[in-house]
Amino acid sequence: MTDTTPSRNDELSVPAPHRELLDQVLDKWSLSVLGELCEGPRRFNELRRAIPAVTQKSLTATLRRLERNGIIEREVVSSRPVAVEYRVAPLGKTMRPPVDVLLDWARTYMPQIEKAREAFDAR
Amino acid sequence: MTDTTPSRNDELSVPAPHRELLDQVLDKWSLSVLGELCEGPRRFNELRRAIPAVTQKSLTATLRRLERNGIIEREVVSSRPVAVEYRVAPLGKTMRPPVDVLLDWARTYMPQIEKAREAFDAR
DNA sequence: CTGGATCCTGAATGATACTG
DNA sequence: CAGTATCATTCAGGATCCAG
Repeated sequence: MTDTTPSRNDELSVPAPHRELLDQVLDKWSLSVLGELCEGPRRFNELRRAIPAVTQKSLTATLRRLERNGIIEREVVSSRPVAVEYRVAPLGKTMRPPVDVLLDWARTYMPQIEKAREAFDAR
Repeated sequence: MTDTTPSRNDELSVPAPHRELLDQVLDKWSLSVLGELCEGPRRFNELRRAIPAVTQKSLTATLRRLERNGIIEREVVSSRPVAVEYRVAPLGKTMRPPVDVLLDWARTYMPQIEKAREAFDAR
C-alpha cells in the first residue's frame, strides 16, 4: 500500500518513498544524531550528552537503524575498554543538501506558522 | 523543548526547528494529504478514498493540525448536506520545493538504501 | 457527508538493572 | 564504555457509535 500500516490491506505494497523516508531516516531522533555526527565522529556517550533528551534505548535503536540503512557507519575503535565510533557514511552525506533545504524552509517560515497557530487558537 | 519529550527536562526549551517540523508538518499522514491536495481541492471523503489506509480519526487530526499551522485551508462549501473543502494554503505552497528536493533524494538513493539493508541483514 | 466522543489495544518510549 | 534485558507506562491509532 501507500504507507506503513501493517494492516491486512498491504498486498503488493510498493513502499511510498516518503513513507520509507520518514520511517527510516527522518524519525524522531535521526536528524539530531545526523546533525551531531556531521560535526565529526562521535562515540556513544558523546551522542547521549549532546542530545540529552534521548534515552540510551532510543539512541541505540536510532543508531542501528541509521547504520542498517547505510546512513552512518559504526566502528569499534578499541576494546578494553570498548570504544565505538559513529560517523556519517557516504550515503548519509548525500542527505545534507535536501535536509538543509528543509531546515532552511523551517527556519524561514516558522514565524508564519506561529502566527497561524495563534490565529487558529484564538478561536 | 528541544524535542517532543514532554518529560521534566524541557525547561527553557527553544524548539528545535526540525523537531517542530517533523511533529507538525512531516508526520505520518501529512505528506500524503499534502500530495493529494496539491492536485486540487478535496473534500473529506475524497481524501479518505485517496488515502485508504488512513482512518477517519487520523485524517481529521491531520487536517486539523495542518490547518492550525496554516498549511492548508478549510472551507465549508455548503450545508444541507454539509460539504467541506480542503485546499493548500499559500504557506503550504511554499513547502513544495523543499519537499520535492527531499522526495527526489529518496527516489534517487532508495536503491542504495536497499542495498545497505541487505548487506546489513546478511550478517 | 463531515466529523466528534469513546473505548481499547499494540507499539513506542521511559526507567532501571545488569553485562562484556 | 557501550550496550542488552526487563518491566512499567504512555500514547497514537483502530474500531464503533453517534450527531449536526
